[in-house]
Amino acid sequence: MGDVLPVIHYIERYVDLSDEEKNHLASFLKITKVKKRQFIVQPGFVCSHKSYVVKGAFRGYLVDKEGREHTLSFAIEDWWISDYSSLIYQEPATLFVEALEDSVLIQITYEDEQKFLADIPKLEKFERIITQRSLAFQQKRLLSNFTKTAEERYDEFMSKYAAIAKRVPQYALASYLGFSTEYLSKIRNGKTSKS
Amino acid sequence: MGDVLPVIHYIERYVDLSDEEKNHLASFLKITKVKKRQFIVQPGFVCSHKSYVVKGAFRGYLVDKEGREHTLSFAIEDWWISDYSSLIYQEPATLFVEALEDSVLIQITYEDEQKFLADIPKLEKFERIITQRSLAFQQKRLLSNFTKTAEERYDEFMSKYAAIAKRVPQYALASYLGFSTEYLSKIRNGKTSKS
DNA sequence: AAATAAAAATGAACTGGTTTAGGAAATAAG
DNA sequence: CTTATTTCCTAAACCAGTTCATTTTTATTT
Repeated sequence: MGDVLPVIHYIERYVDLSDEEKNHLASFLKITKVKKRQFIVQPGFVCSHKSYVVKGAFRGYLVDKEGREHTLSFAIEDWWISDYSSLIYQEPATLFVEALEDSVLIQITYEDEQKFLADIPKLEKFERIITQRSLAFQQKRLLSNFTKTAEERYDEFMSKYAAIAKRVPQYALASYLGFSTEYLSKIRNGKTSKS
Repeated sequence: MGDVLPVIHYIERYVDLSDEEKNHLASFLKITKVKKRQFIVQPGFVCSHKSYVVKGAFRGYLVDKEGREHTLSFAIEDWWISDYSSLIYQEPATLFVEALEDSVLIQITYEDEQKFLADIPKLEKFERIITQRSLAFQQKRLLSNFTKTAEERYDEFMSKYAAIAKRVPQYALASYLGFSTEYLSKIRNGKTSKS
């Protein structure tokens, strides 16, 4: 059980668990190791797990019909990642989720999560709260895309998530912020009209 | 109690409720009538309610520092609306939520919702599920903004939400889709480069 | 350490969508 | 039914960010 403790601790930030509940929960959790450039989710396949990052970095992205990549999310230590739509509706994924470094995950399958939500109802509260926070985050991101220029979005990201920016390739960051990698290059080297 | 039944029925799509639970729940719900152009949420004030639309139409939007409006959501009959961030964190709102028509709402306060979530734990499941769906929806919208042109987003919206498009002013629709009202005018009248 | 592949930089030409400024239609109000 | 207000349309100039094509730098593999 020792190796799945990070997830138990994560959940305990939101709800209290008895020792019995913790053990029950731990029995559903599995450690997985993945190598850099390995995919844990791929378009066409139903996303079967939710993954907590113990060590490493990931990126979830879509490839559009013109072949362009658009990054929906990053995850480093202590974050969760999956193709959320595919997971909750149990339908084929549209995203790739790829390891950007050799990584270690703690995973739980969709079916097991449904089981323990039924067995331990207070975990519903945990799920509700973290989903609400993700939603609030996504709304801010959407508004930021509407209201801010490319450069402002870049500055905002750097000030909030410098730790992530350092670890991900530049083309991945550009595609997260919603502009081309060439333009990110210009921003970084001050070749844009103003400033 | 009759007048708050729509919300009870809405919740029953997701979880079963005993008569006692329904009555308990109903005691927290209040009917509110608002006139066209009236605000139910305003920046600077904490959003105290979650609102279910019985009749009418609403729009939630942000005004940026240049004075431009950006619509985050619409709501017509059988939808919910609020400033979600403000509600869950109980911090000052950043959005306006405005009635686009004379409308009727069923509202519940943040405190009362916390109470009944504690009293009736299975409502946590209801909250969890609808929040998950909102999140999946928002992710699709974000990706749609990244991957599609203004015209494609317009066509997509029209085919999915023609009912809403008919009821909201054009500037509100443009600001939801993320482009200027002049450009929407061009799209509608086929004055854009292709097509 | 050499060879190869992947990522980042650069610059010129271009384009999807904005801005500005106006006029025409439609809604709402007296 | 008349006036005021809000909403919608048009058109030309403009710009933030893209595209394309090539080079340099940095990782990865042998």
